[in-house]
Amino acid sequence: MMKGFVEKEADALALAEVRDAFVRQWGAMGSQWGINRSMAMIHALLLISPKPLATDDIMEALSISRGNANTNLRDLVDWGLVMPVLLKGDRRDFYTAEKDVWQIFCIVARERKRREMEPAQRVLENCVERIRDIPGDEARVLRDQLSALSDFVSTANGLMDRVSALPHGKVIPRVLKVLT
Amino acid sequence: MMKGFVEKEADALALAEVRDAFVRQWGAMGSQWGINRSMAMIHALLLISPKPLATDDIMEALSISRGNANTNLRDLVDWGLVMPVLLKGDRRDFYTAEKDVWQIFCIVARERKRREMEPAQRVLENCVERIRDIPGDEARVLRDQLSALSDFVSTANGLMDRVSALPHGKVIPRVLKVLT
DNA sequence: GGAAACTTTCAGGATTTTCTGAAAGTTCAT
DNA sequence: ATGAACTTTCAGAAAATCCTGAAAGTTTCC
Repeated sequence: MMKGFVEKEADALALAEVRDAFVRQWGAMGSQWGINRSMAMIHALLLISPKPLATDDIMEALSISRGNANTNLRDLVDWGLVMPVLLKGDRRDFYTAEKDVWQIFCIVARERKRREMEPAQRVLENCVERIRDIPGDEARVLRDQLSALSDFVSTANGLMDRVSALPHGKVIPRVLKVLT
Repeated sequence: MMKGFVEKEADALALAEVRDAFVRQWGAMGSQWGINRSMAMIHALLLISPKPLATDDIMEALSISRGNANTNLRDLVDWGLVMPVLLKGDRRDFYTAEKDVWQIFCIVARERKRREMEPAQRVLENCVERIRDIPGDEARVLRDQLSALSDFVSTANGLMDRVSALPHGKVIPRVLKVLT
């Protein structure tokens, strides 16, 4: 049974609405993630775009400036969440997003580790080092507290490294065992 | 062998410097964590303070205003990272921090899940729901992509819940098994 | 009741982060 | 070498976030 023009149009409209809602809501959420709105929106847009988009497409779809689009695309490419692609017959750069969920997770985890865990580890190790040879009860208490923190962060970092080194399929079954 | 006054003073000074460095650096790091500087500094200060502190102690130690101290203390108490304590013979509120590293981890994880994962899950589920009955190839592709994301986030959320329900000692050994 | 001691709130100021738009920089075909 | 097409940069505008200080609100004790 063929759908008429009107029904097809309605479906296309509903689809566009969902796309749009996803991009906007994902963008709004970016704030909570320490990722700025534009970057999150560009990522969302590329994530659900069936084909690569040029900078101008993105600018238009999201109503953002060229500078903004360019900067955030560069950051996304640096992270590895987005890849530039060359389309034949077009001089412009096109961009496409990594679609595999496990890959995305690993990239985000790696970036967060770099920005959040490693600085913490350095601060803690530096403090533990500086306090090592100071005698007295107060110093000992402080040393113990900072060492506990430091050890925990180190362990967590090592753990994260190993988890993201695992290939996609192996992780879910293994983690399920952990939480018997 | 008794240390002289001069040596003891030097030790005390070095200790104070480490404390101070820790508080300031932890505060600076807070930014990367989506936690504001004052909140991170107050937390750091209480974390290494051997005894509970009053609002005025905190204001003075960190050179911040009363309003700022009060607001951020309230948030820390809401999170459960800091507890108010009543000291006998003093009408003021004193505050002390949760010192157990595993507890701190669980609290932070719970809060991040609430602020970052659960909104994401809601957005995704909402989009998947809205697209469910739209026919066509494009809709199917979008549905598949969003479902993959949605499933991953759900699984991760469930996982996090179970991990933080585990008692301190059990986690490290178990996770070590995961990364054989 | 009322005054002292302490806490909370919040409007406006300060700071940090993000965005824009236009100018400068590239690259490529001719 | 020139110019058209495209990309990058960056100074200043806009927006979001955070902090202050003083006033209003509580609680406690006499």
